Amino acid sequence: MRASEKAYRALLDDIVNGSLAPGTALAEVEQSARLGVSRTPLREALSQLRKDGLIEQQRGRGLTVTQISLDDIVELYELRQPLEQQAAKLAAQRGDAVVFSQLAVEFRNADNLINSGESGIRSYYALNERLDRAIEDAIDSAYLVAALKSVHLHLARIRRLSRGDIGRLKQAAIETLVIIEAIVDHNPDLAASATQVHMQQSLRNSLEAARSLQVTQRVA
Amino acid sequence: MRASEKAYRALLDDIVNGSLAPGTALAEVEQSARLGVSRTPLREALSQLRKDGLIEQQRGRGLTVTQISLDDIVELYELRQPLEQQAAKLAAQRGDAVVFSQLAVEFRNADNLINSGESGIRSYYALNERLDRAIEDAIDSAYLVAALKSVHLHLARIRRLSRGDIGRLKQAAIETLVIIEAIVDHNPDLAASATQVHMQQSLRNSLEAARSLQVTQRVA
DNA sequence: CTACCCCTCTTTGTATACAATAGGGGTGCG
DNA sequence: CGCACCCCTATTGTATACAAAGAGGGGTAG
Repeated sequence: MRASEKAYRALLDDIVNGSLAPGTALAEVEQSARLGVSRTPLREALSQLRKDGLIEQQRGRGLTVTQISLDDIVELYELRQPLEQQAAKLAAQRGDAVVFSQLAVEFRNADNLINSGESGIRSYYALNERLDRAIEDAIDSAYLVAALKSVHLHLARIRRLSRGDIGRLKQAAIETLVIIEAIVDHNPDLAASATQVHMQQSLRNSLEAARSLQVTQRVA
Repeated sequence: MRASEKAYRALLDDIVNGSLAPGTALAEVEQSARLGVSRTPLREALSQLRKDGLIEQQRGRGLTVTQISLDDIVELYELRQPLEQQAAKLAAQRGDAVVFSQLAVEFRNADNLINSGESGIRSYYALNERLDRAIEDAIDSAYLVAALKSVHLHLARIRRLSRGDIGRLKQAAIETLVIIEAIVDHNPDLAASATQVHMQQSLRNSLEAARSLQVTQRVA
């Protein structure tokens, strides 16, 4: 693997999973030493991350990991909502019913998964990722897929905040199942509406989780 | 200005205005010589452009300027449509009526502008850009704005195809005016519907323009 | 005592040299 | 005669050396 790609993936991972906390300054020499690559590929990785909106030039302090404020979450959903809605709509028009039927079966079993501890929850997250993949596959629209991926990147950071909210996970699974069934039925309008519902609930939940975290610490 | 930024802007401009035609291979040494920067900042520029989707790694030929097929245009609008709709909706909710009233006045005069030759058409394009800026300003949502900017970048390339279609420009001005008036009236639903109409018409027109060009040459 | 300026040191930005890899062409063998 | 393999070359990827810009600290002057 190219050193620049290695550095990019490593930094991306560190930022998304939080080991590089928001506000952390990223000095080039320090990071290139840590990741075992020279400054040239590291700088390429940093420039990519800046385009992704995960780091930003902070006046005076060089590059820092971007903060996530409550406003940011709202703004992210102002983009996410129309994108997911469009994606669901197109998936309902073009998706393979067999593929989504299978996913529906798995989502009907989500409760059991969520109840079976840490590993089950990981499986549930993996299932969600497979759904996202299936939707991206179905819509077959490069620009939309790229935009969605970018949103999901930022979303992954936010999700850390509400980790472990079992009740919300179960509710989300039910909401998602409605969307999937609409896709199976090739019903774009229903898919869009169900997505809107899901987005509304997710946003509300994310905000609550972030707010309660903010009491004890910086929002993240 | 930093050399990397200079290179980025120069290449961006060359790609958007077509002097670097789709399919053109971009060798690093060649381009760095042409732009008067060393390979290091040039590579940074190239990596940005790749993230923008304007160039891509072509198996065997290195980096090349991306093609724009008819399918690409359709796919771009599958992203553009929901984004512009959301933007119009939010602008209608949050926009400053005074700002958009002024823009409405100018758009009511668009016909005259479009009729007054090349310079008038340039003014009309500039007016459209001011509208985009006003909308971005009004929605005040970083993620959505970033996504919109990316779409507009690709759109600028496509617009070259339909350059000079006076009739379409006039029709587009009328459609746009409806959107602006909805924003002034703080009517999000109407703004969204008017945007959908505008998108539909724009897509149809772009496809026609691209198709007719395709008869004589590669689509672009 | 405070405020401003200059110097230095750190950090980023750029150039160049070096390494590795992938393609094309030529030659040799089947 | 055709195919395949190997070598050479062109081009990309990486490291390092060098330049410039900026921030922090210390000193001096008001």
